[in-house]
Amino acid sequence: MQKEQTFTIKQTAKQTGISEDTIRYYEKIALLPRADRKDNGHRIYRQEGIHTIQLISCLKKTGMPLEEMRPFLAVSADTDPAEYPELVEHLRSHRENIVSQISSLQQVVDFIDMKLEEGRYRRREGPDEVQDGVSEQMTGKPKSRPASPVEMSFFASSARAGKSSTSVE
Amino acid sequence: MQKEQTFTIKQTAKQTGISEDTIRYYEKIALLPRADRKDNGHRIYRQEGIHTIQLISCLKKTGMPLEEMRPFLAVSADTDPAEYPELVEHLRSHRENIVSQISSLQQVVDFIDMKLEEGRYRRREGPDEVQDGVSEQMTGKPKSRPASPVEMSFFASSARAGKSSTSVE
DNA sequence: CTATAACTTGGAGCCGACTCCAAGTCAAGG
DNA sequence: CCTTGACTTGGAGTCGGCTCCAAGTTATAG
Repeated sequence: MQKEQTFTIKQTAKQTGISEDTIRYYEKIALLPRADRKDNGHRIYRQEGIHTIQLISCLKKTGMPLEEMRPFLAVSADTDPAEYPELVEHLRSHRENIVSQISSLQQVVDFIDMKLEEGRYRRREGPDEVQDGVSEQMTGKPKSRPASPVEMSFFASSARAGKSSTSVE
Repeated sequence: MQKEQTFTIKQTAKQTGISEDTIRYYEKIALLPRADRKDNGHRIYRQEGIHTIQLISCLKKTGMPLEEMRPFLAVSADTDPAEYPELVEHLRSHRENIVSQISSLQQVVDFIDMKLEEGRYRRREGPDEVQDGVSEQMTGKPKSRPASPVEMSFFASSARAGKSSTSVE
């Protein structure tokens, strides 16, 4: 076997869906380690570097700001997280964020399903239970969601977060 | 019964978790309709307005840019979506986005779980059943996870999204 | 009567995350 | 030798989404 394949920045951009400019930018702000260069100064990437970029891309999708990614990247490939207790806390807390984000998203999906369902049978009043109509054609994902009174749960949820209601002073 | 309760912008901000400034900003860019004013010019909000703001807040959590929200807000409370076929398409396609976002997020959760699991045995002083504390109030979804080779699925996924691989020209 | 507080307005400023540009280097082709 | 193209660099510009500010209005309390 050979010396492990390498990629130009252009190929890397293509593979990761992150633009060349952006990759350079990430390197500039040291979110990515300085890539190795060829003799002519051109960057070269190998699989590991690509994985890192993909991790960034994935974390980005979770809405995480670049700055907050640094610790995650440190632990990226093969580090033992236990060596960085702070990091563990970080991971845990971001996990919570994500889980709650997922539920937020699920609410929106429910909301959309409700709306779509509504339109599907032409005019109909009241919150009738929605459910699968649409959801099966989607990703083979868990439909889970007990489809609660969507509209209510949807709108009620964040209200409580702000604490109070009586103390509207 | 009385004339339906109204709220000041401050109260509204508190309830929705969106700052007064931001609420005014949303009105400024016409993401929100111009709120009614009292005689002294102060904004007043009622339940429906608050719902709209909460919808924005929820959509924001899905990473949707404000501009893209406009159609959603149009259909917000009680419009029949069937009257706006374009909109239905929009809804459908955003639903796709969200579903795929959810799976992205789930991957990150898996990644984190994997990392945490790895470190779990080294060090233990924290509540290691932490996750449940939140998940019950969340989706109420069980761990469900198909527990695939996380690392692999994680890193392989987005590569596939870009289509690529063979066409690294 | 004055001060405090809760609002109003328009506009400026800020930050994160790119995105674009100019100027330069190097490698291969006609 | 000159051009083309893929890259390099540093730095400037852009855009979305706030966030802050100053100046002004009105309401209530001391």
